[in-house]
Amino acid sequence: MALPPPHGHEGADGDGRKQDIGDILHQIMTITDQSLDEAQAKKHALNCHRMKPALFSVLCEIKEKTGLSIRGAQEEDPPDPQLMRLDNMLLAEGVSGPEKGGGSAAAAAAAAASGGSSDNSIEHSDYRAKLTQIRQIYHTELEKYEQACNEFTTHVMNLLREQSRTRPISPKEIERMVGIIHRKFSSIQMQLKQSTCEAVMILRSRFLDARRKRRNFSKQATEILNEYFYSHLSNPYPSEEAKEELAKKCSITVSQVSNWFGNKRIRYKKNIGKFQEEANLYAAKTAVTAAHAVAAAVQNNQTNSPTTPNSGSSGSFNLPNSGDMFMNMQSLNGDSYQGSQVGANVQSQVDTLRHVINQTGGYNDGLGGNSLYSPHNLNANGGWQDATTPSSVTSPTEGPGSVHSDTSN
DNA sequence: GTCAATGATTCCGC
DNA sequence: GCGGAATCATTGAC
Repeated sequence: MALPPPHGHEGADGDGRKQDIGDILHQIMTITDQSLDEAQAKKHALNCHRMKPALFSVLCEIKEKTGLSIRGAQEEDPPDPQLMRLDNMLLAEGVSGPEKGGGSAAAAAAAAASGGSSDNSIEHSDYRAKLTQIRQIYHTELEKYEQACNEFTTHVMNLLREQSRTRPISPKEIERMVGIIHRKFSSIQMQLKQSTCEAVMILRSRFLDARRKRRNFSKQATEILNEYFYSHLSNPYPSEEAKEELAKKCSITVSQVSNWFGNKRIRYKKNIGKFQEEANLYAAKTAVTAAHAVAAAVQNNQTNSPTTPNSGSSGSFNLPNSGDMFMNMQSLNGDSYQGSQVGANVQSQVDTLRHVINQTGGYNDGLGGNSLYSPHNLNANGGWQDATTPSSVTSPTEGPGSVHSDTSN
């Protein structure tokens, strides 16, 4: 072992120094074999030994050299790409970083993807609540880890400082040890981040799956859609505006309306007989509504001016018995529909309505197969009648004579 | 658990 | 892009 000349002892006798170092080393080697009291006394004696600083320095240097060769490659690790990904994800999801509404952005994005229906608000708040929970857990755990890391580091540093009095531990080594501890704790942190990311992913997938789940429309929504369908049976293709209005009324999206009509058309066509009862039901309902509306219109007509055309709601399907309703009712009466006569005598229409209502009498009064809606709306080839057929004439509420093109596809 | 109903998705033709 | 048709997947009644 090539020992450099100890500081402050240059020029001292070489044999004497060797003897001193030999003594110290011997004492260090035998110190563990002695009793605690003896060891303490020896430790004290060693600390006070005049050669101690020199030997300590040398041993530190040797240790440093051997340590560097082993650990050198491990120092200054580049930032872990996986950790960076996790950090970025947590930041994007609003888990880490500043509080930004508990992932409201993610929820909003999901809402947009789902068509922007407001009925998702419950799910959104649920999602936000769960994300906030994850965020809280993450931060609590992170704090715990940091606190534990600091406590452990302090403890180890104190321990090393204490030990540095008796064994060669340089400040650099203490620093390195602190680095090791931090790395260990950051690997634990990475696990925490990974788990948090997984939790967020599961939450997201569940949220998205929930949106994909089929939910039956409300009874009211189905009623509205059915009313429209059966009152436009000759051409059940709602225009974009009508779809939007239906969507609004039913609290569903336009695409859901489209889906519903697509399914309905197919299923109706496939099994008209099965839907006959339903058709009659809605026919009766709409007929009653129409009767009320027309009666009101007549009253209005009489009180105002006998020549004033009845102008009801404009283009709205609020009163569903438009178009087909009249066509069917009139065909039931044996009357042929004349578009030019629409604006004729309102009272006669009321009479017709009353007649039909009486005739159907709740659509189950022994008329047997009689139906307000008959399959004749379908073409021989299975297609629906052209939208330009008289069936698309507007409802009485739109005012006699006005022509309403339901949906011309 | 079964089954019909029903909303959603996918494929295809126009 | 829209609609028809087939199909999937879920719901709700039994």
